This record gives sequence, structure tokens and C-alpha cells, in this order.
Amino acid sequence: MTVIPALTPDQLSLLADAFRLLGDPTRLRIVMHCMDGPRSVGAIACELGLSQPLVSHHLRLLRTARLLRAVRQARHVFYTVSDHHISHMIADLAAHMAEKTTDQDAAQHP
Amino acid sequence: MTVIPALTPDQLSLLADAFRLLGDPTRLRIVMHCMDGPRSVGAIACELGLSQPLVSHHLRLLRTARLLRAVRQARHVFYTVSDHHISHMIADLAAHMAEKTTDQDAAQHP
DNA sequence: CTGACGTATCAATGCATGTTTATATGTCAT
DNA sequence: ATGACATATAAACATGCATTGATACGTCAG
Repeated sequence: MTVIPALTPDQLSLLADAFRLLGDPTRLRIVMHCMDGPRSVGAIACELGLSQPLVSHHLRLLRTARLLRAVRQARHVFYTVSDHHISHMIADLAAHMAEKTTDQDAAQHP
Repeated sequence: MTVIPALTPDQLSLLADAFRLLGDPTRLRIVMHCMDGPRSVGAIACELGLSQPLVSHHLRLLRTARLLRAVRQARHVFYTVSDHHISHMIADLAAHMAEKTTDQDAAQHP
């Protein structure tokens, strides 16, 4: 029973957008990969086995939503998780999933 | 730079699913509404101005993903957030959004 | 300036999913 | 059992979006 600070419709929309962006496995992998330190677009594409345009597209979405931050360095653009809240939240939930892999079929109807 | 406990593909998928479910504004409203205490399907539909089948459909998804927990009581089925991690995570990010509503257009390209 | 490299954009496609309408299942009173 | 209420399911429709392939933009070396 946690108290929520009564969001405006705009804030709710932003919050949902953040969750929605993290809801795609490809994007989630990208974000989590950027949590280990700054990564260039090409490095992400290579290390995760994704096409470069796809990575760039997702990075644009994540950057626009301020989940990732871009820094240009010579010809490369390095991406980092922009906010500690984001990293912590993902890490917490990831840990929670990692320990609680009882994984019994979750389809019990009341 | 937060460390992630190296998820398996299954765990990654589950994590992304959780985020994806929270990524829909309607579902997010439902979940946040259930954080104030147990709510029946009809109450949720009425108080959030949604159709009953739509609420039931979303509740099914949230229940299957173990984000919400259902308890039958007479003719009513009450839904609650099943895990403290979930509530805390949403509350934290909601607070983070609520304070950081500078809301300048986030489209600065490097 | 020209070429090579890294990144970003664009158009097209195919699949996933949120919503509605109608109907079924289940539970309690009389 | 019958009727009323609460919830769940099904089919149909519409929309959104992830992915690909081709191409354009920007940056540095020679």
C-alpha cells in the first residue's frame, strides 16, 4: 500500500512512455548494456547482434524520452543511462526477477 | 553505473513483459489505483471511467504476469498489487516524474 | 576535395495489441 | 430453480510499432 503523488495526465503519460520503452526486449537489452558504461552505437549493434539502423532507431526513442544520454566523441556517439533512478529501478526489478524464478505457470484463476 | 545480475533470456523476457504491461496508460492507471488498497473490477471500471470488459481484460494480463493478485469475496473479485517491489518501483519513478516536470522538449540531437 | 567510417533518417512491411460489442460463466438472494 | 448482479471470455476492428533495406548526413584522414 504505497502512496502515489497524484500525477497529472501528462505525467502519467510520460511515466507510461518510460515503461513502454523499457517493455521492448531489444530496447531493454540496449539500456541494460549501457548501464555497464558508455557504449557507441556500433558497439551496441555488434555486441548485441542487432542491425545498426535498428539500434539507432531505438536509441533515438530512448534519448528523446531522456532515458539515455548521448555524447559525441570524434566520429562515435556514446550512450549512457541518463538517470540513476532508471538504473536503480531496472537493477532492482532485475534482481527481483533473478531470485524469484520459481516460474510456475502464472495462470491461476480465482 | 549499476551492476546487473546477468539475466537469462527467459528472465529478460519476463522483465520486459512487466515493463510492457506498465507501459499502457490504462493499465498503469489500473495498477496505481490498486496500490491504494484492494479494488473490485466494477469499482475500477467505474472510478476510472472504463468499460467493464476492458478492465477485466487488462486485469487478466496483469494477473497472469503476477503484477496483480486477485481475491474473490462473495460476488466481487478484489485486485491488489502482488509485490512490494512493484509498488515501490512505480512510486519511485512516479515521484521522479512528478518532481522533474521541467518538460522542456527532449529533442536535442548531439 | 575526396574517400572512408560512423551514425541518423526514410519508406515499406508485417505482426502485435488496445478497444468495442456481444455473450458466456459464475455467485448469491428469493 | 430463477432472476439479478459481478466478472470473464470471444470475435472483430483498428491502430501502433518493431524490423528491414536503402540512403542521406556528418566527421575525420590523406
